[in-house]
Amino acid sequence: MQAQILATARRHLAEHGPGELSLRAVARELELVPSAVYRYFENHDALLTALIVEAYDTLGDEAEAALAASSRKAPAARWVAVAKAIRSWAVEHPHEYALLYGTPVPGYAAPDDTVVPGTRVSLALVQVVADAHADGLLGDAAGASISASSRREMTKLLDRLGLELPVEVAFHTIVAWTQLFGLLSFELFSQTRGLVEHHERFFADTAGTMARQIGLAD
Amino acid sequence: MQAQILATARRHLAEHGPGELSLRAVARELELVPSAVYRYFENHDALLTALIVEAYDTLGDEAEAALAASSRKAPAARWVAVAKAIRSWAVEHPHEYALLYGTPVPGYAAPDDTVVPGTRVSLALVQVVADAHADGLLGDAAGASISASSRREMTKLLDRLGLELPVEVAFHTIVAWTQLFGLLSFELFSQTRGLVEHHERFFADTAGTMARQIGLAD
DNA sequence: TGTACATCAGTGAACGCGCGTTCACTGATGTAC
DNA sequence: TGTACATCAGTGAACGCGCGTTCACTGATGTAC
Repeated sequence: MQAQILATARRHLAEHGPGELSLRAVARELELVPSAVYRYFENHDALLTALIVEAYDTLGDEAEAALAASSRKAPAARWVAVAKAIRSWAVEHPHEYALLYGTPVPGYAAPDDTVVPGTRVSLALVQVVADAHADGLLGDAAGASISASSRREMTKLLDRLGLELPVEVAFHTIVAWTQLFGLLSFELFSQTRGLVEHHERFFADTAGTMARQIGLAD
Repeated sequence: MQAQILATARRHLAEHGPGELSLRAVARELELVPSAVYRYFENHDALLTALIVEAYDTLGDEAEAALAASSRKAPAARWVAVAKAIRSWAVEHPHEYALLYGTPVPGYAAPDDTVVPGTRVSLALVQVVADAHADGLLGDAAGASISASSRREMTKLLDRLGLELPVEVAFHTIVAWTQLFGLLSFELFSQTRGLVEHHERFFADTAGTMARQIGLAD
């Protein structure tokens, strides 16, 4: 039943949007009385949190699957493959994407439970770089003027992840990561209307370009 | 009075968030009866549109001011200057930023009136590149593998803007543009928590790096 | 095998709330003769 | 200079709506003796 509520909520989210998700509407669709939902979810926020975690997880699954499936490809191609998997999921689940990466739902503060699932997708991208490094397939990253402050942050981050990558690589990886989601958000939120038509192609092109700048071999 | 409503709505937006903007709440704050607002705005959407246009315009003003103020600087520094102006505005007006670049407000379709003001900020960035080109301060853009499809789109876009820039430059400019707003959204929507602390520095570093990739001279 | 009891999924009614929008209206201000 | 009239900003009441959450409850199912 909890699963059924979640599924309905997910469908509801897909049709309307986050912040529009109504506990009552979900109950209605299941032919339940609104209060019945409270047996399964403490309140509205808990339902939202469950949806967020679920969305992060399915996105994480897709990214990790692409990572695994491309293990024999060249690093640059892997990066693009994972990026494409992320985009596919986003395009198929635009409202869930918005829930994760769009404007935070007003009045809702994401609890800590969402942090770990949220990092999976990023870690899949990082893994491409780490694998390339381990396989000796990581060339020089493109030039960058990185301030001492950012250098320190990159170093700390690499330490935390237990990776031994050049700071420049870490920097370009984050740049590529923000570019990837930036373009995706622009596409999904219609900021590129009139600019880009063939988003899939364009997205792949930019992902490939960013891979090159990280230093990933073709 | 119309200006007063707008100002109150803007403040309301700043305190709460888009999609939370209530016509009644605005009226209440002005000690007006809700229906009085209808003398000045046809309905809720019209108020929202006015706010969006206003936000685009103030952001556009900031970007253009930075563009003008940096006219004697090197192209790369100008790019960073305009980028910083965009970020400053966004950090100072996070909810207005969200209104423009976040999840579209459900049920609201931005009318055509918002398109032109919306392009001003992007055109300011493009102008940096165009000026550099005119002044012979545009070097080679970084390498990129651009599909025929994207090439065509870039060519069409350059035509439309009346610019004669290499396709690679146009491509990298869009990449830089998406990276810039991607990082900004990540910062404002707290996706970089734990990753980046000194956002201003990091932002400037990435903007500088992207400028270099476009081919803007230091 | 049969009865008493506990568990627990779901009910039904109500709470108080805020929302956008409509409509006929009041009453002050300004204009025309 | 004074009166009649038009304009128009803002009122007040009401419409129908959906929302999250609470609480005491019913009634079927399963368990223990």
